[in-house]
This record gives sequence, structure tokens and C-alpha cells, in this order.
Amino acid sequence: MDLIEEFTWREMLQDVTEGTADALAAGKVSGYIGFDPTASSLHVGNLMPIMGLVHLQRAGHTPIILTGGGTGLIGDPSGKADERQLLTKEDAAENSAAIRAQLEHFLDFDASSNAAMTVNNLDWLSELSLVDFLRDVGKHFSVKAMMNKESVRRRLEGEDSGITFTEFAYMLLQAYDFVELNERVGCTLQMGGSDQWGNITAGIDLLRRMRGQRAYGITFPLITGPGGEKFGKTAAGAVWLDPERTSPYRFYQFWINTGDDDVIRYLKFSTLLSRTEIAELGDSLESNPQERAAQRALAENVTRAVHGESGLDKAVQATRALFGGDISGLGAGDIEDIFANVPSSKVSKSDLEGEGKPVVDFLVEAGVATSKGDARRAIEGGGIYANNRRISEPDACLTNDDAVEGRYLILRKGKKRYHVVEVV
RNA sequence: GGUGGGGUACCGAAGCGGUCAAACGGGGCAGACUGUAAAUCUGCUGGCUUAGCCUUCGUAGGUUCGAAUCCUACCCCCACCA
Repeated sequence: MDLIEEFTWREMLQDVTEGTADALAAGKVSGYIGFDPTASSLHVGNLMPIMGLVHLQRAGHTPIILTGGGTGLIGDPSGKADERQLLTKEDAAENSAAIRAQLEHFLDFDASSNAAMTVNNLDWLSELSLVDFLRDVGKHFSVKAMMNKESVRRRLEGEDSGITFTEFAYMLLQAYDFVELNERVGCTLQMGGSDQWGNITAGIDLLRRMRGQRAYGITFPLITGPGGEKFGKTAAGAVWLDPERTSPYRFYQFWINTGDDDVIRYLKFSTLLSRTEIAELGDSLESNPQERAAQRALAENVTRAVHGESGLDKAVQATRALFGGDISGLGAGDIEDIFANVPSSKVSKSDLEGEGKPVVDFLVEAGVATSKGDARRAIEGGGIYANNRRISEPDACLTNDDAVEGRYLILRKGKKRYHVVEVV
């Protein structure tokens, strides 16, 4: 199966430029995707493009990761309603390195014929002279055409937004990246999210005008969540790939909570499961929804890909212990095992003596509630549990007697959010 | 630079001298129902030492017993004009 067919059945294809399929069929192609260094970690929203590169490589082509150490300094207006905050050079450089390290888990950098590679556009953008750039690159762009690009038009038409020249010019930089990559490593394909379409076609046009080189583009659809918006965002913020930011346990929990309407679609783009396997999971979803086999498969596969076998094991272990049934039956030993994988904190034994310590304080310190008022409201609403017993009094306190084997307190908000407190 | 419009809580959006911690909608959180799903219904959604107090309506001053609401200056955004 060729790449385009693969993307199609996986619902990963939004748009393709003409001739792309033929070019891919004709031989090995080098394709790139740019990642913005706006944070020091990628999040699950980046998964579609990442998998795009994985499939590219599996199809025998060469994947190139471009980190926007240079363009990140400018700010891409695509998909953004407002002018962006500029990054400092140091941040951009640091983030670029971190992102590259994460992507290295997904791709094969040692393949003999199509090893993956990484590049940073700061390498060429930083030494670009303005005068040369305007002569050689700017000359090929019509302002009229640029203004017609979706990303620019949206900002121009918006009632209370505008666009600065800096962001307006961003498109030229990204287009120029494509030219550089073509010259340096023979890259002829650029992929990206659907909001990148304008930038990608701009690059293709520039490559044709400057070098007479034909190039291609593929875009992926915007992933939507249940409500149709912002995939990968939870109350705690984005779901990151960095285990320091989002623990494997939380990561696993994010996926296992996927709604029925979305699981199959998510399985297609975020795992490498085959068409038949996914179809079987779809059947099971229909006949045995309560087993949630599809959600499990999704959570397992993605967690394994991102955090490895051991990360997955820990996540599953913690999940079994917490959601398996009666927590009160757990001993300190069991809790200790899952301890490291679930959000946790410590409390000193002396704080629990006598009257004990207010539940409200625990909740705030654990980050389960944002303020004492918030914590109090949560208790009044019946959503707080300690050691699986509902707390009904906003003023309730916990003492040493409440600790499981004198060592652990298990706090819970709602059905799913656990927090372990160790008594030291 | 000129003219007009505008800056309200996570977002959108009312309010235009007291009854405003600020309507309504969305989002979020929790409860019930479930399958750690969806839909639905209910409650909560600034902070605190919570029958009370404190800080919020672009920023800084002012008028007033009393301001998100009136006045002055400044900052920012948008539209049109130059």
C-alpha cells in the first residue's frame, strides 16, 4: 500500500498537491515537517504529524524533522487568532533540542537507505541578510496573493485583530526553508497540519520560481475532540509527551478515557495497528462496549510508543490498583508500587497528630483544588473522597488514624482523579 | 496624525451611579445515570481566618455618602480617513 492510500484509510489526509502520489510512487522522496519550538515538549496534538513522518519512513522515504529555531522567533500566524508572543533566542534553542530528542524515539536514524534526519532552520535563517532575502525571495511573492491566504485573511477580516509585518512575513521564511532543504538534502515534500496549507503551497511555489524545482505537499486534518475542539487538552492543560510534564499514568488515563465516537479515529492515526485489527476493535466496540477493548488498545499502543514498555507497565499497574476495585483492601506495599506513578505528595506525621490536618489543605497542596474555597465547594458538592470514603464536612480533618498502615492517604476527586499522600 | 468604535471573570457577551462578586451562553469541575463512554438532568464555577471580610470590570488619578457605571490623563485594540 502506498503512503497516500495509507493516510487515506487512516483519515490522516486533508489535502495533497497534484502529482504527489506519482512522485512518491516513482522513487524515494525526502519529506519534512516543521515543529515549532514554542514549548520544551511536544504534546498529543502533535501526534498526527509525528505519525505522518513515521508512515513516510515506513513507506521507504526519508523523514526530515525541522525544528523552527529560526522561524520560532518570528511566530506563525496560521491558526492563531491573535498576534503571538515572541520567544527569546535561548528558549527557542532549548526547546528545539528537547523536541528533537522526543521525536528521535519515533523514527529510525540508522536505517541504511532512508535514515531520518533533523535540521534546524536557525542554521540558515540566522545568517540571511535582509537585502539579499528581499531581492532573492521577496521578489517572488505577490502581496495580493499573500493577502488571499487563509491565515492572513482571517486576521485581516477579524473585527478586533490585525497582523504585524513580522507575522505577515513569516510565510516567506517558511517557504524559504523548503528551498534550503531542497538544496541541502534534496527535499521535495512538505507535510503539516491543515493550517499549514498556505505556508506549504507558498514553499512549493517559491521552489518552482527560484529553482524550477517541482515539489509536493500533504496536510493532515485538524484533530477534534468530543466537543469538536482542541484535542489533547484537559483540565490540567495539554497532555505532553514529556514524562516529567505528564506522567505515563496520566498519559495512559487520557487515552483510556476516549469516548466511543472518537476511539476508532484515534486508533487509526495514532497507532500502527493494521486495518483489520482496528476493524475488529470497532466490532468489539459495538458488541461489547463495556469492555472498552478499543480504548485499552489505544491507550496501550500510544503509551508504549511514547513511554516504552516499562512506562506502559507502570501506568497499567497503577490503573489496575486504583480502578480495580476496593482500595481499602490495598496494603501499604501495593500503594508503594503505584506510588511513583500517580500524582503524589508528602505530609509529616506530626501534622496529623491531635486534630489532624484539614482535608481542604491537603487538596490545595496536592493541586487537586485551586484554592481553599474551591476545595470547600468540591466537598460540599460531594466530589471528594479520602481512602475511598466520601468527605461530607468541609471542615473535616485527617489524622494518623486515617492513614493506610500509618503511611498513606489516598485522596480522590470525582471518579478518576487520584492523589497519594505519603506520611513521613 | 485625524475621526469614530472598543477594552468586563477561562472565553463570548450583558450591565452604564446604589439592590453588582457582576445577568446570560459556552467551557470547566462535581453529583445522579453508566462502561473510567456519550447523551441527559442537578449543583458549583474571584480569594479568605466564609452568617462576615477582602480584592476584582485596560492603567493612574478625580467627582460622589456610594462607581464596572460619571470626569481627566495615559496605554492597548479595531475601522475608516491622512
